[in-house]
Amino acid sequence: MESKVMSIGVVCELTGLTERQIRYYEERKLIFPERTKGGNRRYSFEDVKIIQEIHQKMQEGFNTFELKELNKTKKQRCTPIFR
Amino acid sequence: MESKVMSIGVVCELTGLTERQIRYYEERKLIFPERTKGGNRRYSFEDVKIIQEIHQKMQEGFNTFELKELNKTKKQRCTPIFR
DNA sequence: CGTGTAAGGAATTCTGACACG
DNA sequence: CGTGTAAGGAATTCTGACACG
Repeated sequence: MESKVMSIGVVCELTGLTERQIRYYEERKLIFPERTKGGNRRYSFEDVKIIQEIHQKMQEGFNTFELKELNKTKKQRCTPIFR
Repeated sequence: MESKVMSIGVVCELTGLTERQIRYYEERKLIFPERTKGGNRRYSFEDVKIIQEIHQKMQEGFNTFELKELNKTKKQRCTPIFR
């Protein structure tokens, strides 16, 4: 399920993180929730998974900038094959 | 996914129904959303599916009482084998 | 850098009731 | 019976800022 259906409160429950942490990951461009017409965030289960991975990596010592770099190289690993 | 994560607003979007209709199905004991500590309803994707089936049946002429009966017989069809 | 918090406001949801039919 | 609606309140979420370090 990739549909963005969860409010931030539900994501907090599922991940055990605070709203502050989850919004910060978004500020650092690590996650991209949708918005309702009123401006409320909506997350998917995929987002929840990513958030947990981010938190895991940060506990291992990575900072948000490094995690963004990791995402880039992850994407690159998939494309060079065709070059 | 059976986890109850969606607010009623999201369910409205997914089903095209109104909050009034969805709450009424609950009043008639056809769906059973969870509640947050604050009292807000939380629905699962399974609930959404059931809601759509209910609406479908009602457009075919069934009323909520009959739909409740249908659910009973549906459950009964699965158990008599062991009697 | 990553997170906590108090502040004020806005979006969302809740219940019980009246209405129509 | 099934649904619309206005009413008032409560829960939820939002942003921008200050703080610590």
